[in-house]
Amino acid sequence: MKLMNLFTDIRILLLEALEKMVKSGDLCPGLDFTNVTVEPPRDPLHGEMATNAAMLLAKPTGKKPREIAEKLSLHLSADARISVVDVAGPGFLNLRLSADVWRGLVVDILKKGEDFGRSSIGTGKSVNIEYVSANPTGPLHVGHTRGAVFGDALAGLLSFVGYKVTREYYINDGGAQVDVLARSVYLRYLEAHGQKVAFEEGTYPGDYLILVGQALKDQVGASFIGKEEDFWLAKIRKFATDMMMDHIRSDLTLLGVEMDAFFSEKSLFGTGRIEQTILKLREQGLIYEGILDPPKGKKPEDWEPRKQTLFKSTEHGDDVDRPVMKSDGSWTYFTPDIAYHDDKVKRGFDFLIDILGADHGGYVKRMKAAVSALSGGKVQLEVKLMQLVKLYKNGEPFKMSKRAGTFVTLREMVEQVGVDVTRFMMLTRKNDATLEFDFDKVLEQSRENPVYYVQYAHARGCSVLRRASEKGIDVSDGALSAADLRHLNHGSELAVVKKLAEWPRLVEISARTNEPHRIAFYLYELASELHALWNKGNVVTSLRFVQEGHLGTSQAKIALVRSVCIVISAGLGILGVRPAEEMR
RNA sequence: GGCUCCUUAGCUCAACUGGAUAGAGCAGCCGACUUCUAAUCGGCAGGUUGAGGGUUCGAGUCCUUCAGGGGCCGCCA
Repeated sequence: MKLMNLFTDIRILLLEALEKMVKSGDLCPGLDFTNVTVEPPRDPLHGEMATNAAMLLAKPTGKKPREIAEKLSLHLSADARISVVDVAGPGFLNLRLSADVWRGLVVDILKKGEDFGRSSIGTGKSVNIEYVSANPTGPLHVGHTRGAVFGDALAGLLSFVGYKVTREYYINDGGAQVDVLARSVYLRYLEAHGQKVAFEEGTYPGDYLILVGQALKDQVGASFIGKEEDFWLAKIRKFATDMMMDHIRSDLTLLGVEMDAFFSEKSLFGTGRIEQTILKLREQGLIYEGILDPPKGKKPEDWEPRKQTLFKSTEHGDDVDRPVMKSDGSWTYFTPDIAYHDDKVKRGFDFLIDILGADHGGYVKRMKAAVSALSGGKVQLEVKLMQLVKLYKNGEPFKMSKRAGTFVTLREMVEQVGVDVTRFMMLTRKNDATLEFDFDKVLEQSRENPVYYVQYAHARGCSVLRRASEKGIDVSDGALSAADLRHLNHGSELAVVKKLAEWPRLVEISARTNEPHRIAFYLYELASELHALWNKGNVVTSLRFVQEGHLGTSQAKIALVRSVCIVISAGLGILGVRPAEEMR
């Protein structure tokens, strides 16, 4: 028996039972079973698994739900894995499994190790996840950090379920903002030569450019002083973006993020690739010269009808058509990005994911339209928008401003609170909700801090293994999986097993919805189960994991603890957080 | 004005894409360390899921109207 995801196993059993009922005439043929679910009931008193089958099939068959449920229960209870079936409420079928099935799960975990819970929903498919993609004009700050952690965790998650994942960073080095960067660096360069400079509107005043100005001075000496912009702009642009990207790369390394690819916007220019992409769209009749309507409700004073080159994105689900070329003949920001996504499509990915800041919300439909047009509807683009991170220090909101140079960088954050805390905390909210990050609370090593809570559960588990080993008990996974697990018979112990059983299911749900935060929440719950059992052992000595003089019992209980450690470790691994062996 | 996301306990948030009596943590109150690490646990209290309407056997979840908030809105990226 393939014991991997108990819930899908039982669902298969259920579907077989339903087919039998169709054969015997209890159900009419041609029914749609896709929405039949097998899931853990919210209230454990109801049972261990519940199915909605009877209620779902009542209408199409014209039968009463309870009638279907009764018949169905006869088929189900014939299976050795099912110990109790009862019909409840409006027609729920509540199942209890034999304790041996649950115990078998522990053996399964010990045998598979951290591969337990892997799924094949992504096998044979490739996905490109584009994240961070911060402009190379400054260091990464907390907002980027959230996107970086989210993207990386999602990459870990999708790769855990079988996808071939490419982690990619799009460098916006082709637009006007890198010119601004270059001019700002020029000012810092003059400053490094002892000149007094003023940072006007349209330049970056941040301190982080002082070093760049210095470095430039070291490289070119005084040769740029007094020269026209034409002379130095392109050179400084390259110099500065290279240096910024080096900085960004090392910030990402600090956070434990390793990209598979960096794609430069600038590399698209002068190669004809943008033109080719536009031509491709033009051949589909999606490029035309036209005049857009003014946006309604927006002050129309400075609005004048203007003829421009437009992409007919409305053909692919957008609200209005979008300009691809400026009046000076250069491309809009959107256009190289279309070409970039065309490149991704050409590279053959089955599925594209972009992780963007919430301020790019208005950009989603047009990009989806572009990908739809470029791939003939074959490649799906999923855009995940990251909401803001609200920082708190000493209980007070901490305002960040890039202009004023008062922003908390990724580096500062990681150096202050550590990689594990940073990464885990960034995943304690779903992506489209704002996240509060309190520097003080996060540094408290208490229950306020879910990272330590989960790591502590793992450390406690390791502690048990160490202790048992000291007492001469073989705690290798091989030995533990051979233990007689019938010693696990207390409800509190089985509660832990049942939580472990949810893992494969949860992984699939998280992957399907692209929501890695679910992993973090699950790990918290699993840790909670272990902590609860642990504390019960303080009172009920028979629940302690190491039972003096009872090798078999000890091994069975330790097998359970070890299973929890394996799943926590696997889960934290997906999120890029280290499990702790010990915490003191 | 349009598009989009959000609104759940005093606070911060979950809720397994439509399931049964909406759950955690913090804050508050009561309790558990001669015990495998108390960075832990148990208990009490806390709710008209922003408001109304609709679909459904069944709605925090889907549709719709409204209120409040964030973001975006023709050559900024």
